[in-house]
Amino acid sequence: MEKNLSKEKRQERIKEKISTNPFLSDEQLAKIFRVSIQTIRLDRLEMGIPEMRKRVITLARNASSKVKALNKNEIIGDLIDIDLGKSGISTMHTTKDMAFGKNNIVRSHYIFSLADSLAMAIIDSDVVLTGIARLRYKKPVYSGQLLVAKARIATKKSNKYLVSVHIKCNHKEVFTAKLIMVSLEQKSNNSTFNIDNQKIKEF
Amino acid sequence: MEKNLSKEKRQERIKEKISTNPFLSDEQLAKIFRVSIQTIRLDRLEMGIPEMRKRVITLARNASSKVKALNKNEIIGDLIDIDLGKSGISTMHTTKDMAFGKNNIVRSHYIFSLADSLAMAIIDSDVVLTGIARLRYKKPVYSGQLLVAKARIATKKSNKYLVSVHIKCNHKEVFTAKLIMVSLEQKSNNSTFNIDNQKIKEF
DNA sequence: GCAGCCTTTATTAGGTGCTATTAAAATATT
DNA sequence: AATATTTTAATAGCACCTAATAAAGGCTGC
Repeated sequence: MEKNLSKEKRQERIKEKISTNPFLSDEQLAKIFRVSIQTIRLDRLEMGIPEMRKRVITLARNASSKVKALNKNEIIGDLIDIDLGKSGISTMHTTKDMAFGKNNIVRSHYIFSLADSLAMAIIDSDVVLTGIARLRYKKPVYSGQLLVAKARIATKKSNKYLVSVHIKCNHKEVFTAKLIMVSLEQKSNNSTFNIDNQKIKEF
Repeated sequence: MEKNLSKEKRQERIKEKISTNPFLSDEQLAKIFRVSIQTIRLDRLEMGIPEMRKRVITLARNASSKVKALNKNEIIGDLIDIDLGKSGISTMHTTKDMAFGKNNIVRSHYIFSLADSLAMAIIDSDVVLTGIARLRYKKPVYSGQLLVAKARIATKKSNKYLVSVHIKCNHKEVFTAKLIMVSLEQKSNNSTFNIDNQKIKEF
């Protein structure tokens, strides 16, 4: 595949190869670069790259902890302040993997998630679902920026809450939403669950 | 740790142990269950559980492909049919990790994502952003169910599209939305980007 | 030319975590 | 007691490595 590279260049390419495919064994790398296994091992040693099996283990560990974190976090973003039943503030650091590759604009559903789960969090009830939502994306958010979401319960009627959420980025409003959240306490039963086609007032 | 279990119970427990911690080697398992390594290996053989190193490799592979898929897939769900500039259909298999642990109800933002990215997909433009959205969650969706989303461009005014999306589950409508999508073609420039506070008609 | 250097390759011993096979104990069942 | 099941042991071999030692090859400067 690749051959007659200087030591320096080879080590560079090995680094690249391994980062794109961490499952490559020394033997495979040796074939790719047309050098002996020992050379590859010397290179790894010099660069401090661990053996394939250890690389795979760290990969798997990181990955499984990531998945767990995603599942554990019933709330998206970090709850900063909460006044249960009234209002709350949460933040989210936007990252590259939340955005479109080509323009780094954060995908809308991440912003919605932040608003939606904050709205859920401030309601003092075990089971809360989103009923109706009106979202307004005002400005594009670029990955890397910090979002600050503020939510407030505007009105409450029986088991329905109208929550308004404002999300800011650098002190500029980038998103607002009004959400009707429905709390499903012990009283309500699932078979007859049905959200009224009620209109949102004052929107 | 655990001892004097019947073969059947031990195998059950081994399965559990491995699923919670796939990094356990046969030696470690042997110590935990106070049996010989050979017994553990026989158990794995009978249950068809691969060796630790192979488990770790599949873990790492799945994990890295998951991350890549999430990043690569600009669209959430599977596009089934598309009539660019007019309409489209996509589906999504809901899984446990999309739902709340306690009641298996799929979180609202996954449903929104399906609708939003389908709306984005049917618009014949490179850069499309969500402007305003009205969402109506009609029935809770439980993990494991298949969602079918249909979207249609209702009206188009210059670079703004009104898209209606209907999501069904078992032929019952569980979600509807109207989205105003904004296409940012070469003409528009980012520094002056600003979505009008325009109202959605016929909602 | 060749001594001194870096680079590359080879060799050997050892380690981990396994598979696969054969066989012998230990325990349970009839 | 005879038979069957379960458990353990022992052995050979494999993939993929570390660690250490040594030798071969190439380049540089004197």
